[in-house]
Amino acid sequence: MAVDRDQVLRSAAGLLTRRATATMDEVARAAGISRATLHRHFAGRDALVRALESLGIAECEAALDAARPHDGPAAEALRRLVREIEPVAGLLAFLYTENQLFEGEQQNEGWARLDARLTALFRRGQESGEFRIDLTPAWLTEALYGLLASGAWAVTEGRVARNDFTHMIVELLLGGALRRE
Amino acid sequence: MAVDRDQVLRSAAGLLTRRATATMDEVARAAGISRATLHRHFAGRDALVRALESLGIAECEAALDAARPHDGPAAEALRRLVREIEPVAGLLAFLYTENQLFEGEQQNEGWARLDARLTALFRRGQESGEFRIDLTPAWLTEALYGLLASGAWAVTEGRVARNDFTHMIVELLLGGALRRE
DNA sequence: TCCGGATGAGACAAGAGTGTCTCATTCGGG
DNA sequence: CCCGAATGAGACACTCTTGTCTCATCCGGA
Repeated sequence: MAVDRDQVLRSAAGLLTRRATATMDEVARAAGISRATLHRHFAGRDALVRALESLGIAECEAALDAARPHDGPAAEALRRLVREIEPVAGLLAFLYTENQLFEGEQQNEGWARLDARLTALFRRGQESGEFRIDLTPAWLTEALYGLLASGAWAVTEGRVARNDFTHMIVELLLGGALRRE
Repeated sequence: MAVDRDQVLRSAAGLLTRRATATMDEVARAAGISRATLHRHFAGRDALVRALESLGIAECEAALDAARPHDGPAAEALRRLVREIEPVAGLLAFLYTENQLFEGEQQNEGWARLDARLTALFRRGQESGEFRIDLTPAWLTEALYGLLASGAWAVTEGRVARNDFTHMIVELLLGGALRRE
């Protein structure tokens, strides 16, 4: 009857995405297991969050792979990326705020890898002349994270339709609010 | 020797902006007072956060007033707004994530007021033909919050220069990443 | 059927924060 | 100088959560 660790992890991701302060007990109940069993899979809350971090990073990297960031116009690659990353946005939002707590402690090097790949995508767009150069790749990366988190929350709170998620984020990030002539 | 409550509040804002999980004891020390005195001013942590919420809302509204959101082009008004709101961005970022915790409980109606005013600004921009209409005012408002929070964190972590804060946010929000022809 | 691993339920201690209280001290105004 | 209000320091109980442990039960495979 061995509990599927990955399934527990995804259940935890779903709950913590909605309520970042959920208890280990609540996480366990959400997964349909007991707190004892949860502890048998994850040494503690910290380990659970770390596992979620690894999961989130892995899924983001998978999304990045699927988006083929080196193919075609950078804008199209970004569009594909956001579409691919949408299912992870909630988890990403959770980790994004949770990361504020990991002050200085050992950061998962996956974030650096992810940052580097995203930054590279934006830089490619700049070098190809698609993107403007007065917004640094680092800021565009940061802004992407922020917009993904905002978008995820806006969707869960009903302020934005789930179907519009990708469009809203990509259009704002690429084109901004100003109307084109 | 009556402690200046407002000064304590601002000190707490500064600390909690950096470390959202700071204890009441740390908040007190940061303000240069004892925990007992802190408790004499704010009934508890919850009351403190509520007070910070009110402070943040008040400062945002003051920034909104100072930005004269009804004057001139909406884009210029938005530019003025971000410039005015910059000093509050850190506090706003703290409250933005803290708000995730106030699930369903009584929300400070100030947020609704603020949302309404921001939404109105974006709507005005749409109606004047400045802003595109496929991005809803609600989403633009949400995105503004998100970018302000991202910007504040990016600055505190040194990924973006403080002087670029306003430019990065406004330019991205208005013009997007795509290079204009 | 029997056995062993996995699970659930619950008890338990420990730690962190919090809220409250007391008491001595200090500061400032009258 | 004196008094009262404000403060600081610390003790204390309480709550919440966590991490650990035990024991009974359950389930599937041999």
